[in-house]
Amino acid sequence: MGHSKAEKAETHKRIVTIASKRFREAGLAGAGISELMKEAGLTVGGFYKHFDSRDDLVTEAVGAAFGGWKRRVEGAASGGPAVSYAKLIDEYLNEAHRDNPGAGCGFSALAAEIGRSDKRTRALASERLENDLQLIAGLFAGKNKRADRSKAILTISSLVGAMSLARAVSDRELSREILNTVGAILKTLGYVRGVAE
Amino acid sequence: MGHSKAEKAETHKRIVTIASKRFREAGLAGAGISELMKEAGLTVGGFYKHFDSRDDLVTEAVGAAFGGWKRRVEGAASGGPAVSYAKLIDEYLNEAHRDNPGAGCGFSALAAEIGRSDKRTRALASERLENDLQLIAGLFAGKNKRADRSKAILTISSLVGAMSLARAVSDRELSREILNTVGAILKTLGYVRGVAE
DNA sequence: ATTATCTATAGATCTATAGATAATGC
DNA sequence: ATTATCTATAGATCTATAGATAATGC
Repeated sequence: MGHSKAEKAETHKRIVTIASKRFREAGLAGAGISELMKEAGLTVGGFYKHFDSRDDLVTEAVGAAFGGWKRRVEGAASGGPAVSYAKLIDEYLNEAHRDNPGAGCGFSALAAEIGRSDKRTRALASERLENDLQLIAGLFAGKNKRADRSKAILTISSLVGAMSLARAVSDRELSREILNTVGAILKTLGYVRGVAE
Repeated sequence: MGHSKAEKAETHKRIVTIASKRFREAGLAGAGISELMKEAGLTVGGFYKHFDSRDDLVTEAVGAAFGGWKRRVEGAASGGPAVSYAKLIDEYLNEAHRDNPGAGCGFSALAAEIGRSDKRTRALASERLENDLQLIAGLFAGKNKRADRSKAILTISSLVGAMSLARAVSDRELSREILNTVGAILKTLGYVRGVAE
């Protein structure tokens, strides 16, 4: 059977990772406990040794859903300015990301549902968003810190909105147009005077 | 009991209106048939004389969820340019809208879930979004039609993203900051040269 | 001895249907 | 005669718990 302390921690993490992926794909209500446990190679009965309730898993899984993009934003922040910003936009606004929400940004897949979740989950979203904002603001490295923060807020808002809409529409051409147009405009933000200044 | 043809049509519309509100508040999976029928003053058994399946109601309700903002965008479009654009932004990005998703924009409340819905529902979203884009592009009334359309795409994307994020975070100050900042930047879009041109 | 996992199941809820009832409309 | 609505319920599914089993770890 195998259930040492180390193995339990690994199992716990595996359940969270799978839930995080499935929730982004199917929504926070779209995957049941038995489905998730099955995908983790387990059965439903073991679930409650890992989590007090399903909501506890949701909170942890939402946190994990922010993980991938957290790493990418931090990666962009540790490179040079402007170029890293443009690269970040390109890495976000593309069809591969659109068609693979399970590995994508937690905000574009789950923002509305997080808004309906409990305080803990929304606090996680607050913390993650604030962190991303500061990292992205740093990418502009302009003289006007307030303008940089404003641009970061517009950036994340339009990235999340564009991705949500690109996924919502059935028209493939319109979907591509949204991704490309928002990407192109955002990239000018670092250079155009007068915006948010 | 009362069930003339006219009354049936009214009942049908009442169910859709209620579902449209409840779905925006609780998500497409967040309200069951019996709850919705009860709120309409009916019982669960009558549901299937109005809809072939729950999915049929979802499609109609999503269509109705676009109705309120459709009217508002059309209203702005029939007024003058620029001023109407700024007014539209203000009517969208405020705390009253944030705190009342049931009466608000269908995209900010449901975009991610529409992305997981059937083709019919996503076709509705396509049609509605394309229509909104054309109306908003018309508000700019610039010489460059392509730039106007680009600005319209950025506008809707950032409106939807900002509202979704403002609802997701628990930090009230951050939530307000998102609404105000995106609103302020968008309003400059009509005047700043170089953006999307 | 403790506990991570299993099988089995209780209890709640949800969609959809069956059959009865009471109104409309030819 | 038709049908919009009602009550009742079948069948599926979902969260959570109970009790058995087999491994870890003192």
